[in-house]
Amino acid sequence: MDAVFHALGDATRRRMLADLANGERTVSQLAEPYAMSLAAASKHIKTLENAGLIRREVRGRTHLCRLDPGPLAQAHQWLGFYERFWTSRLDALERLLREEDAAANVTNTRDGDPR
Amino acid sequence: MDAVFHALGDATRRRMLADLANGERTVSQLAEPYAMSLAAASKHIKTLENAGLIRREVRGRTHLCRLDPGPLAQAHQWLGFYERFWTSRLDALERLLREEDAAANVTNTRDGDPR
DNA sequence: ACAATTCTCAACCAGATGGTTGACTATTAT
DNA sequence: ATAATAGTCAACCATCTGGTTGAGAATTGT
Repeated sequence: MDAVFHALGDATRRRMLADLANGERTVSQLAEPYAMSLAAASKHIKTLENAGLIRREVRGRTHLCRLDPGPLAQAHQWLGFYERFWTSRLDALERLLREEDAAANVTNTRDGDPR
Repeated sequence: MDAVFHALGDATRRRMLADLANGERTVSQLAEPYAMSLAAASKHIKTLENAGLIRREVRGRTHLCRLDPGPLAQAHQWLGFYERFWTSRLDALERLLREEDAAANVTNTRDGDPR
């Protein structure tokens, strides 16, 4: 999870993923849009690969990359936990109540502290 | 977006967010579970704040932190773009077709290259 | 056989990151 | 007034990050 979010925390790598959403790409194809050396782009690709976000198929001298959506799904699910904080008015009410609770607790004891 | 994903790419900060999902917390309360100095935890909190993930209300000498779900929603939405890659069988079929397309294109011209 | 293409690797560099400690400000309690 | 509490700030340090260049490996084209 660390590796996934870290990989996503770079615009270049996010654009590479977006590119891969349109189909397989070789390393050079992925690198082409960027004003950096091939070696630098290759490092980005390796970062994505280490995070499990892409898989690589070596075909002769070219490396074909494809998206692996698994970790993206995990990250999406992780963020989904917080969905209740931004969605409905009903949740806004719940949040309000919960926060009043929390405020009451904060002035006395921490949540979960033994009495 | 860079800042958001970067902030999420650290387990300590993710745990702090999870803590804040249960209600407001002061800086010391957020820092308490971790084996690091208060100053170090304070830096993490500032990182979260700079990413817009939390807001801070200074109340006397204590700083009360609350979750701001906005950026989380954005990140969730960004990931949602890739939902079709991991969800239904129907999408799996679409993906297959799209990838055959892509494969055909790759052997000839890049997507979007002028003819 | 030779040359060109694709890509990785290693060494190097500047700057960011995550941690420390010590000093400091501001508020609250005695 | 003094002391304790909550928190930041600045300096410092080791390590990671994102880029470079140069060399080399592996495959493909002539």
